[in-house]
Amino acid sequence: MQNLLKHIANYYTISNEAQNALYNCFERLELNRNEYLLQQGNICRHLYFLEKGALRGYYLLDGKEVTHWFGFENDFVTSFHSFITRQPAVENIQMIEYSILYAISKEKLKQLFNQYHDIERLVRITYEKYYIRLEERFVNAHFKTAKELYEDLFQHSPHILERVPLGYIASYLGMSQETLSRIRNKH
Amino acid sequence: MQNLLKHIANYYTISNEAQNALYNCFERLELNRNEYLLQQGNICRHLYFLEKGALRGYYLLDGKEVTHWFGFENDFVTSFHSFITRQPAVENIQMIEYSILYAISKEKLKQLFNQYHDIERLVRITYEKYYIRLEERFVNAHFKTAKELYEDLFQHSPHILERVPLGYIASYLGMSQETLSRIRNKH
DNA sequence: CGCCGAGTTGAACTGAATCAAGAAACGTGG
DNA sequence: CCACGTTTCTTGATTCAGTTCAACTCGGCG
Repeated sequence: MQNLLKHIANYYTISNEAQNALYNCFERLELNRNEYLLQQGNICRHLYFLEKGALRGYYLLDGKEVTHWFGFENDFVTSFHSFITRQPAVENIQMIEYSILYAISKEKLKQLFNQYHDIERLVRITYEKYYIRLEERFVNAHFKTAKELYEDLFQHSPHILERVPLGYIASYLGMSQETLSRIRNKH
Repeated sequence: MQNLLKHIANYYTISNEAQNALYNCFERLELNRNEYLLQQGNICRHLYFLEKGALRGYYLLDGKEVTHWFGFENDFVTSFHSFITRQPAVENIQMIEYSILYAISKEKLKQLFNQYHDIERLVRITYEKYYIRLEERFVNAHFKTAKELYEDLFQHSPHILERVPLGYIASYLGMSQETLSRIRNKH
């Protein structure tokens, strides 16, 4: 939990009271490899902070699992669409490794927004960071070749390649597992 | 300008003082077809509200223009990455039609955030909407065929097809103009 | 009129998907 | 510590959606 406070202190300073309030509203939970944080059809009512471990978001397309994002240490994760709209999620969130998470419900978060302008600002700034990330990924996915995407990942996030099965990475990059395997074993 | 206030009232109600403050901080501007709101290399220091007209964001890739988003009536537009990070923009924002816009500088917006928790919340909620939009586009672009992408656009945003040159739409959908032309004229 | 930009059509090419087998690696129970 | 089944990864052959290049049509406008 100290990690959460330390992490956010990296980009925005909130008051001590706000920190305490945050501290008291998050609940710790642990999940093992392959367990689910969320299964499709359910409404995602929490925002999570991933302190340790790794997980993925995936959905089913023509019976196949399509992994479209990963979460690692110090990531905030949720099924964003479901969390915001309160609609049933179309995706599943599953642990890739044993993980330690901290959860806050949407209701509690709302209360915090009302009590602490600070915290709403923090979230606003966090959204900006995540939006930029997604935008970058979008542009890359659109206009780079399979090989370039792999090499970018290799450069910027080599840890992903070590911790995550190849098939998950392939669909994250938008290519088949066979293609990724070929690219990896010498161009 | 009434449009801006009316538009935001659709999804969040802010106080009268906050409305007035907004009203006083936005500046009207008009631009003709093909004029630029932003050219690459410059820092985008404003957030814009598009009251009337149409525009596009594009960047140059191997000497070719790649249109990656459009703005229409009631859209907030900016070069998001540049606006947030204060780095020079890699993209250009150009009018597709004569347009009426309202602009607010980043500094003024910050002041408003400090004065009115309301307005920061409004922006937080707006971010949520835009994030969901982008996420949807991302998933679609990744996993739909050219034909499906065209048909989705035809269903959900037929106005785009009427107001925007085919070449812009093609690169927005991530395909060549020839492919889009073929799809449109019945496979 | 003739030019110009926008859109269309055709033919050849290509990056990546799919289908199909195998080879490694992994984990669990005996 | 080995044997066995399962999961993960690799490799090969074939197919296909979409790109590229190039030529052509059409409508508007000076």
